[in-house]
Amino acid sequence: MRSEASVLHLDLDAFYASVEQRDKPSLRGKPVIVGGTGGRGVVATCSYEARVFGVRSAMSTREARARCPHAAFLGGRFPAYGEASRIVMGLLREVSPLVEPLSLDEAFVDLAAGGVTDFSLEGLTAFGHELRARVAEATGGLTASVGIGTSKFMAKVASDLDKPDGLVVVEPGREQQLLRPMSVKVIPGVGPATAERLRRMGVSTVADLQSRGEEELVLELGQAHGHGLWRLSRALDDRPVVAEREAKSVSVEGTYEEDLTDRRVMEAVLTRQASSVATRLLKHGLSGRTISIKVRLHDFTTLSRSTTLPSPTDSASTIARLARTMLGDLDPSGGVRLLGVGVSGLADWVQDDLFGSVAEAEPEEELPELPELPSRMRAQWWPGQDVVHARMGRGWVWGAGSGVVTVRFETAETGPGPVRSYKADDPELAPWTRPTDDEVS
DNA sequence: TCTGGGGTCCTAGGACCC
DNA sequence: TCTGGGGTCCTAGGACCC
Repeated sequence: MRSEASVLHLDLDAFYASVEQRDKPSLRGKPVIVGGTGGRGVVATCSYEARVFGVRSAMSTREARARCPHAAFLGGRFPAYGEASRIVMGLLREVSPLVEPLSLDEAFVDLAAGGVTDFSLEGLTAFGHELRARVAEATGGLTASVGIGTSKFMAKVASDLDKPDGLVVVEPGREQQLLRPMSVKVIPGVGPATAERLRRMGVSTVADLQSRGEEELVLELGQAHGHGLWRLSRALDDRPVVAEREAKSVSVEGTYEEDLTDRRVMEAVLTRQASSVATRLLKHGLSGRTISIKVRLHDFTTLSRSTTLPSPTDSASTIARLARTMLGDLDPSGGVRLLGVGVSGLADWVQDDLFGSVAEAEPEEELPELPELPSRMRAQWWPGQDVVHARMGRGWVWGAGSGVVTVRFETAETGPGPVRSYKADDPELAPWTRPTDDEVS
């Protein structure tokens, strides 16, 4: 908690639905519901006109149709949302370099790290109004709710107080007074399960929570959660605004209109999902050691299985093979409504100056010289993939890209090593050969 | 015919090592 | 021959967030 209200939270109102209304005037003033439109879809966002009928985010589309049959039901145009989001995040970065996006429509901004110097109530209020006006102008009329406070927690609570199209500044020292009468559900991390446990303890407001000792909360809710709630109930929040957070996992999942019962179909689904995960890993220059599958049965019980490899992969075929093998451990014969594939334990490997995770763990390790490598290795172009796998001795080299081949050298002895990029027509790559059939498995 | 998709973080238990 | 902790890694599941 800071002595000045220098953390800002901005939240675009009913974001997806507002973009639709902006782009299609006939939808303005009408209930608009964006989300899954199939039999098992849920509402992602709905316009305020739809909320009047009791439609809410995460409600099943079936129920939303029952409550508001005359609404426009839309599947969503994510490129348009992404573009609007980029514009807004760009505006925020003009305010301060420390911008932490939470999703397409939400971000924290550290005002103290930027150009703002007047943290008086009047100064911040004027600043907030101006920022909202800039957002509306730059996005063709999208409105945002803004909260400003002494911490992330307070800024977020504040932005929720006057939605939509609102601005609330919580002055330093007024946090307790504001929070005490509120439901414990305002605290991030208190969802339905925690709220119910707290209710059984006789805790429903923040003031109730403040009356409980830290030990009691830790005993009831676990170390991290209990300690965290004890602090947040007192508005104690030191979490910094963090601009660049690295991805920790990449996953793809899908819920099917009808339960899958044929194992061969499930394997085909996993294979396709593995490809899609691999494509995204490649696009972002990532690879990961842990491959997971997620299986949701007809009765909604959710199972997961994972396997950790000795070194990271971005290979669609490797991910797919492991995913199918893990499915073999499970009994999905009663029907499966959801299947998913994910990769975690990610390591960067595209930037020239980066080393792999194993090398990072043991920085002293001597790594082989790269320039002489190409003449000594053989490359494998995996069928249908813009990916190169090359083998050298007992080691492996990965590469990928369009027009550029990026290679990471690794041997069993040294682990992941340095990375180098070549143009696809670089003569250094000439010695590489296409794989023979027995090398592609 | 209730209940998406993409994530993050935490916990608990077991293996394994010192 | 029996009894330790501590630390790390891995797996499975669950809560939560937008």
